[in-house]
Amino acid sequence: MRTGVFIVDDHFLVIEGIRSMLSDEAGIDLMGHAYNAEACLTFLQHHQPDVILMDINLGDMSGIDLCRQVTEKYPAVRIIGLSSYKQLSFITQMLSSGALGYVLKNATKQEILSAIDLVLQGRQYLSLEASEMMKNTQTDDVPVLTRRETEVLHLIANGLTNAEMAAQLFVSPTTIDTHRKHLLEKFNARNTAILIRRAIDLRFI
Amino acid sequence: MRTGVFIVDDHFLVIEGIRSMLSDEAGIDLMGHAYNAEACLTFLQHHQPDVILMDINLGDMSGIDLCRQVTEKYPAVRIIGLSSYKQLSFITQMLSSGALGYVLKNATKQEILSAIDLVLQGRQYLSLEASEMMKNTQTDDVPVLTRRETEVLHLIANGLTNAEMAAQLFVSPTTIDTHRKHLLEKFNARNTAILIRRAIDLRFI
DNA sequence: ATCAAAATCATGGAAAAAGGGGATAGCCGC
DNA sequence: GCGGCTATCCCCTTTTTCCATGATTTTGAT
Repeated sequence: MRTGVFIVDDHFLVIEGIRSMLSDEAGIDLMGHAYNAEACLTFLQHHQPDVILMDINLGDMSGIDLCRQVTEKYPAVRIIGLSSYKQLSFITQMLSSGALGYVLKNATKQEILSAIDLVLQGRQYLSLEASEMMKNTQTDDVPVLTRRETEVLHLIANGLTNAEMAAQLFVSPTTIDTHRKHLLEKFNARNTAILIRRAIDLRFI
Repeated sequence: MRTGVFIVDDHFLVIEGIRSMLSDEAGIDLMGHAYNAEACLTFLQHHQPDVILMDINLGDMSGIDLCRQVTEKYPAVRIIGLSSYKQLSFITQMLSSGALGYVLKNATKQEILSAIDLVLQGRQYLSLEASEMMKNTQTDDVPVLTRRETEVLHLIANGLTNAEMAAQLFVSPTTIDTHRKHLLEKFNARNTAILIRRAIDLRFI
């Protein structure tokens, strides 16, 4: 029984790289690939891969959202997150969205095969750097934002004032003020400058 | 005469992707690859590729620095920047460091072949998204800061208020205010949020 | 030595953000 | 059905930033 593998990545080169790496593997059946979340969901309506290698940065939807949707609809599918970033927030978000593995794009062929092997057994696989990250960083220094807070954060980063954001989101300026206060608290920032800096550091922006 | 191509990228998958894409091209001779800047420079001591496909985000050195060094020592080599990011600052810095081309990692095989073809003729190749960026953002040139302005910029990014900066630099708060005003002008920013963002984008921070 | 740029300081006012309180309604999980 | 989280809204005060306009001294390069 060969393992059905599906790839989701918006980078043609990465798809090509994985294909060439796995195409001559006896136990692997490359079922296909998708360049975006939508194509992935369409594929899953008629096919059932065992493992999905999924990029975190997709064009139309974040890999994190896609991951959540897929694991809800198709719990049997094992997902391995694929990313260039060893940012803790990405790793934790991907895992909490149902991914079983996380490998970086500088992974070797052997590492990817190991990851596929492990998640097939229902076990977790984290790349060395990823698990280092999990150990060395206490989870509470990457804030968890709500949908609205993320939205406001991006508007702040785009230079909008509270009044402008309020107009754009059709809410009261005092509401924006509250979201902003919460952002400062969550990022442990005393002003906008350091808020933006930390947010960029942690790849929220 | 086949075109000698060398690849520099710290992602194994991308190397593998390019190799598999170009390996069966008649006109292309894949001379090898490097995972970091140092290995690239070592290779160039004994070999002379026609084209280097170079990632911007390397482990040991930024692709921008590597690009500058290579074009200085080996002006005959044509460099094509390779990146996941279509950020203007990356594109302009890569081009001003001597790269002739810039393609994104979601490029198709045909696009990469075209890019190689064009830079071989000494002509520039920019991916569609990259040239869109260049068109749409003409005002966004890199500002020139004075010593003091750079200093103040970093203090702002560290979350200090004007009063605190004044105390630290032993000057009047109004002086800081002036520096800050100049920073906003030079970065074409209307507030601190976007100032910090642009400053990080342009690698001042 | 001269000219330009940089760094310094100021006044006064407008706008925005930060900090401290609260309050209400909806939703979800246990 | 209760507690917790989210999102919404309001008050008030203080701090900080932004804007306009002007000036003096220091420094650097030709």
